[in-house]
Amino acid sequence: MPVTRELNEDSHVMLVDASGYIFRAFHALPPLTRKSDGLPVGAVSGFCNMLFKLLEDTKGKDEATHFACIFDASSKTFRNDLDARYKAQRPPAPEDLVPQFPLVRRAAIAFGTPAIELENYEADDLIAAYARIAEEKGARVTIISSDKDLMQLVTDKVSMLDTMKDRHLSFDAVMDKFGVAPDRVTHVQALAGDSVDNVPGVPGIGLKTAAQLINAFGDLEGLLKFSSEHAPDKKNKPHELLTFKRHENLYQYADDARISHKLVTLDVHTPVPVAIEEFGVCEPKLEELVPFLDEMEFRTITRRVQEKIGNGAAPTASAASEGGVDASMPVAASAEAIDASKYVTVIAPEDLREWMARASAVGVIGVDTETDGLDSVAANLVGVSLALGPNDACYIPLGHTGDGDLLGDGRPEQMDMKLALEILKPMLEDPSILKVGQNFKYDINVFYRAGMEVLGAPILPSPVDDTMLISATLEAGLHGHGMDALAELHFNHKPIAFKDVAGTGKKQITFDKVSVGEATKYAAEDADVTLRLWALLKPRLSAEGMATLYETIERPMVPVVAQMERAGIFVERETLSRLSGDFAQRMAQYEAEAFELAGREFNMGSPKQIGEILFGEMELPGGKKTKTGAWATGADALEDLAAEGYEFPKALLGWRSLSKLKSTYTDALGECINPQTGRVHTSFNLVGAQTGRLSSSDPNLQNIPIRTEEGRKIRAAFVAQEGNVLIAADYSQIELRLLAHIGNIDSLKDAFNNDLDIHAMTASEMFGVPIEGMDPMIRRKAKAINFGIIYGISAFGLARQLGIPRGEASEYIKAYNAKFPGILKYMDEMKAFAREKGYVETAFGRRIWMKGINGKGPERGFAERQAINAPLQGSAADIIKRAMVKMPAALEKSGLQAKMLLQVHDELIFEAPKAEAEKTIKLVKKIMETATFPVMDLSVPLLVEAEAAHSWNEAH
DNA sequence: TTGCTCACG
DNA sequence: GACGTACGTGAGCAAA
Repeated sequence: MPVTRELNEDSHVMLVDASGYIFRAFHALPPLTRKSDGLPVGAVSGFCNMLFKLLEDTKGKDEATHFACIFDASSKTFRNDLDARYKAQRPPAPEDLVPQFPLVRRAAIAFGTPAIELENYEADDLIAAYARIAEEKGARVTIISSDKDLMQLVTDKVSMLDTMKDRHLSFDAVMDKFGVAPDRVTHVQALAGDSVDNVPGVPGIGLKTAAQLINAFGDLEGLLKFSSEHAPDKKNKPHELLTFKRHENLYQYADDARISHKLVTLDVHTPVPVAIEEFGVCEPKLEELVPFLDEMEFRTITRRVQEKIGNGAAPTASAASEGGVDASMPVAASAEAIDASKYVTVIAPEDLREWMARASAVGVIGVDTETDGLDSVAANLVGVSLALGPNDACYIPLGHTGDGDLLGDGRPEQMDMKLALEILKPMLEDPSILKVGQNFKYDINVFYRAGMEVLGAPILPSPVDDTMLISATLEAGLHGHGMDALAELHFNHKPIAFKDVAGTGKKQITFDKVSVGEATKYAAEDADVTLRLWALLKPRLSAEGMATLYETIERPMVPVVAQMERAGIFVERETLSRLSGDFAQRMAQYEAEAFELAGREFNMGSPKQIGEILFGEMELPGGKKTKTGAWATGADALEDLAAEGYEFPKALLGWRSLSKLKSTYTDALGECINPQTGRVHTSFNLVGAQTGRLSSSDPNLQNIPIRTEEGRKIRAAFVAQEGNVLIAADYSQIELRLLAHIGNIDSLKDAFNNDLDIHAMTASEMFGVPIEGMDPMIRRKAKAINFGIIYGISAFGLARQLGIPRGEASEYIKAYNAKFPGILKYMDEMKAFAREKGYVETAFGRRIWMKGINGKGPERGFAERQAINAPLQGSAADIIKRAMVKMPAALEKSGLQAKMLLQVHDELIFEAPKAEAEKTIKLVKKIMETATFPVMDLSVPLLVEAEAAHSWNEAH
């Protein structure tokens, strides 16, 4: 603990700009994570080293008598009230830095130095106030910082020290940098402005000019006064430094300059929360310092601290063991076995508050919710589990309705939901506590709704990390990313299965009926495993070069897609049931016809029975078997037979298409309408496809019919609500465009750059026919080939697709490769890349791992085609994801109400007020077409076609 | 649970 | 010369 010590001429006060230091250290020092769990601690380590050095190295000469670390208390200060622009564009702190803020405060205290902060003021203001107080008492002051904003405080008594460059900054250094004495620095800054902090300044005036002007006019007011008393004049400059443009700007932006001056001037009259006399330096206490350093696993510092200060103090466990091993070792999973007996059930509010306090100290927490269903928009919160370290996990039952220690009303003992959420909400929304979940999108929506229902306001967890997403970013294609798969893979541990606590089949119960004891073991384990996975996987992102993809594309998708799921889309129930009736009637007709032709009744939906009738009883020609030996009765087989003139397969085909539409869409979709919102809320799986595409389920809204007349009627049931329109915006030919770009194929690039019909162009090149008046059949062939290319073409596949002999298909491919040699090169390159690395890459660095690329036989062929297709499909996925991530902010900035509802791989669906339709289309097109910027410039344009209409059918 | 079939990009 | 064969999904049904 610091001691009380009066100040006099012999005192030396050291004030550490701790907040400034943290940011600088974070970026300047190599990233460092705690070995046991991967907690990022680089800035904390740097801070500890600096403190230790300052306190030790100055001993004897220039020793500090008073010492304090000064922090920013909050991001909002009185300056924000002066000017809304101030620091407004500042990005949020990096995720890896966020958990370190509270740790650095603890570090300061552990070293026995006061950690000072004041709400509504920046650290700089407190430093200014303390420096002034010290100076008045005749003491010397050293400010530990390199921040130019503090240079205004420099006097003959006050200097600055940049510990990272080990450089003292005195009067002369300030003169060098600003060209004026320290007491005029703010005047120069007021004119020059500061783009980093969004201090406006005066346009056209930089540091150099500002210094000249201030030196010439003495101070800012003198300059502004002169400028306002003389009108800007092109011919007769009132002063040699006042060029016309400069003068005009000074004239026009005088107010900005004055506000800027207030913004950059530190408030030396800031009320100080602790008297400076309380900053008296004392020797750090080992019993406080070492446990902290130990907890951080800073072995080198711990050892040095003990050598310098300790002298005989008992070494601690970790410091005593392998000396010299530091926390910069590769992060390994905690060796501690998963032990469900360590988990606790939290019932008392004060216990939960204790967990919140610990979460704040640790900075990272594993979070998982339990609900009574699988639909995150409809499910009710049943409990929350938290984890702060290996086996250090708890479960908070909130909505259990049966079993357990029964209360009088039949419910088990548990915390009041409202009270619990009131305690949890600040932690979940605390920007300095990182929430780690597995598929956290689900939990976000559960918390959102629970907040709305119970507290009357949503709970919006932030910041969040998602272990499922991290795993998919690292190892797409190698394995699944569900918690059970990951736990087994990385920890060789099978978590308690849901069916073990809830049962299965008809006897399955919802989670609210599970006993609290069982629930604790199951739920706390999930949070525990999640946090362990995070500790293991998160550091690998940067180690393996995948951090950018994760941070800029994958992670930001979580809140965006969560919002889309909450929004849902309106579907007309009446339209669906009318179609159901219509389809049922016509199916009955087909059925009767089929029975008649078969001469008996059978199950129209049974491929087995159909096979028997077709090829057994009717003895139709050309029957083929599937790989399991059953008769193939798929659409292509039936179509072949129908083409030969047989009526029976025609009836089957007619029945099948209607049956599909009815069972999968018109019947099922109505059941999916949420009674509360009246809309259908799909679930988007962020790791659904290995290529980076999303998938959609419960219900799948990415496969709503469009290709047939009948199918489109279903699409017509997806409509905008009163006063709104649906907007469908889709990328035109995005994968072919990417092929042109990635494969660097000139003729394709030219075609896209000149906005040609790409399939007609292909046909023209291949078959030597003019584009004008082309036979549609020829164009169709070329189209099939173009698609075939994207899929890793084979003569067999193309032959089947086009219904032509294999020899002919083979000729086409030959002709294609002769005309577009670049494509063959691209395909060979992708195969070679995949063979060498085991994966292929998309335009934005996503990796898709290939199994079997170095194997033999069909497996290898499969992997090769995948290697050709995945970079194209995956790059398209990257691009639309980038557009989606940018979209909400872009809409808001334009003041548009539109909500993004659905994504269908190359298409985005929005709902917007009718009056804003045109503006929205314009913006959406722009964001989608420029989605690769500023990271990448494609050599072909991206074209987006967008339309607004009442229904999805009309809009597409 | 598996395989077949078929809806989408 | 034979092997399979266009890439990526999800859902409903039958059959085991």
